[in-house]
Amino acid sequence: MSRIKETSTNFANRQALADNCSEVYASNILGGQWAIVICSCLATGKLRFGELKRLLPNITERMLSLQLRKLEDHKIISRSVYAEVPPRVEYELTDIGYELVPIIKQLEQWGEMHKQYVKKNDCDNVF
Amino acid sequence: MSRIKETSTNFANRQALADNCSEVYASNILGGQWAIVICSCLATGKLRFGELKRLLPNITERMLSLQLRKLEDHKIISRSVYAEVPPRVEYELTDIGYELVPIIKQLEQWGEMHKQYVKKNDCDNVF
DNA sequence: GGACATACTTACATTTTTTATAGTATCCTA
DNA sequence: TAGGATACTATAAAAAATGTAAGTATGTCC
Repeated sequence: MSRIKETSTNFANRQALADNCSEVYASNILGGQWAIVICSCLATGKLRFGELKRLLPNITERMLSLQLRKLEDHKIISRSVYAEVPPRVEYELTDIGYELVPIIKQLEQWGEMHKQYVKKNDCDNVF
Repeated sequence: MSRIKETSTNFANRQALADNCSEVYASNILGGQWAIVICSCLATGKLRFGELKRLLPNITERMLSLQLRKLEDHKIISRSVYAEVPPRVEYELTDIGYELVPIIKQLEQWGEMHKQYVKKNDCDNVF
């Protein structure tokens, strides 16, 4: 995470691809270990930071924080802070974020199919 | 690429997530800079190594090779070698690979929408 | 014999992502 | 005064992904 180096070839390649392939643009946004699961969790409604953390047991607070910020920057989720003590912060999918839900569902179905497929065809690699 | 370290926390996290979230499982397979574009290119039919390379101008041979191998390992594409000189190798989506095409199309549409959305809402980050 | 074409592979370097560990601020309760 | 709850942030290190540059094999053409 942190910040991508704008002089790297990697940056240039992504930029170029994302510009003329919207599917790559999308996958740049949804890529990364946790973005998709977070959206999945939020598909059923708003959640607090701590609730998300509990749903994603292995995530570090740093990662959760980074991913949430990234998704927020991309306007996929919104963040509402309530001035209470202890603080309460709620995350929720935006309109465009909700548009993602059916796609994620399809990806999930494809994943299931694929698991069956490779099981039948004797493949052992997972990643 | 190369090989993921099976003792790392990262490995454990992916494994755990992929096991009970098929959408994450899918995104592990399709993640990476080039996997989705390659599938996009192959959506219209089989292509040779060199043809793919020309379609993806900035890709290095190493990356193309790695990604193709990965997709092949996951049974998303098939590889046919013809015993000619110079050699001819053709890549083609498998059945389950073709199932991906509509999903990629939707991702593309979502990407377009998202681009409009952030343009309207004055967001400047791209990644 | 030497250059050309194709489809790679290998060793190494750099960049990007993810994890580990510890700390911050605030108010409430015991 | 200490400890808990919440939502983070800072810094460093490990791991993974990507890029650079060069090399391999084989037969055909000149």
